[in-house]
Amino acid sequence: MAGVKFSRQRQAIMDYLCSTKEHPTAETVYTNVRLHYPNVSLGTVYRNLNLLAEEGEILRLTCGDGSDRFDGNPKPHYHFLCNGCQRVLDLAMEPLNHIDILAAAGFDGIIEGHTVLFHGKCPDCKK
Amino acid sequence: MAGVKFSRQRQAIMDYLCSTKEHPTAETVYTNVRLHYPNVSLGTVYRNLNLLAEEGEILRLTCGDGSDRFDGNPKPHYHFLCNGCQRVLDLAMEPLNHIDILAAAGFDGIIEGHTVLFHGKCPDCKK
DNA sequence: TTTGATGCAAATGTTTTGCATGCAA
DNA sequence: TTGCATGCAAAACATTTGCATCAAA
Repeated sequence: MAGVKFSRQRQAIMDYLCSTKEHPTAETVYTNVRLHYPNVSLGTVYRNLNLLAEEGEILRLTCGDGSDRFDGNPKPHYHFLCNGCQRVLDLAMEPLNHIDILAAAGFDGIIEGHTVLFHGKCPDCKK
Repeated sequence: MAGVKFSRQRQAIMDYLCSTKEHPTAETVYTNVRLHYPNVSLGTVYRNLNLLAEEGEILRLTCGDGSDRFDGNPKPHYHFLCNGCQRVLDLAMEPLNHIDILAAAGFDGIIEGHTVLFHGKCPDCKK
C-alpha cells in the first residue's frame, strides 16, 4: 500500500475492532482506544476507520440510525439490527448470490452486489 | 389519523414526490417545493417527510451516502444505487420473502423483515 | 376558538478538515 | 531527512427543535 505507514493508533483501533463482537460506532471505538491511548483524537479515529474500510480490512455498516458502525471482520457476511435494543448481530448464513441474478433480470444496468440488513427482535428482546 | 390536519405544504411535498421517479433528498424536495411555495422552510420539509414516512405514505431510503432519500411510492420494492452517478433506481422484482427464512435458520431471535440495496452500474454509466 | 402546522433560527449530532507538530521509515 | 499520521479545534453537513405566529377544522 503505497504511502501508508504504520501507526500505533491505527493498530489499536484494529485490535479493538477485532476483539469485540459488538459493532461499535466511531464514538465507541474512540472511547475504547482511549483506555490505552488517552491522547488519541476523534479525528484520528475517523481517519483510520475510513482508511481501513477503504483498504477492505474492516466493514462499515450503515444501519440508518444515526452513526455508522464498524466490523473488524472484513469477510462479507450479513447483519441483523434489533429494533428493540438497537444492537447489531452477525448472522450465520450463506451468501445470497442468487438475488443479484433476480435483480439483474429486467434491469438494463449491471448488478455488482448488494447490501442486506435484517431486522426484528434479538434473542434478548424477543422475550 | 388523530391530531393530524391538512396542510398545503405537506400536500405539495407529496405531489412532488409522486411526480418524480428520482429519489430526492430532503434538500431536493425543499428546492422543488419552493418553486410553488417560496416561503416553505427546510424544517417543515423535514417534519413532513418524517410524518409521511411514519404514516407509511412514503418510503425513506438510507443509502449510506450522506443524505436519506425519499420515495413517493410506499409499496415495498427494491432499489439500486449506481456507484457511477449515485442515482437511485427502482428495480422490478418480486419480494424476497425466502431470505428471511434463510436468515432465521440458526438465529435465536425473530426476523421481521429486511432492507436490500443493490449496487453496480446504471444503464447510462455501464457504457 | 382550539390545536396542529409553519417559518425562522438556533441547536444537535456526526463526520470531515486545516494546520502545526510528531513519528515511522 | 522525508512525508505520512496525529492532536486539536474549527468547519461542514444533515437533521432536529424551541417558539411565536398562522391556519385548518
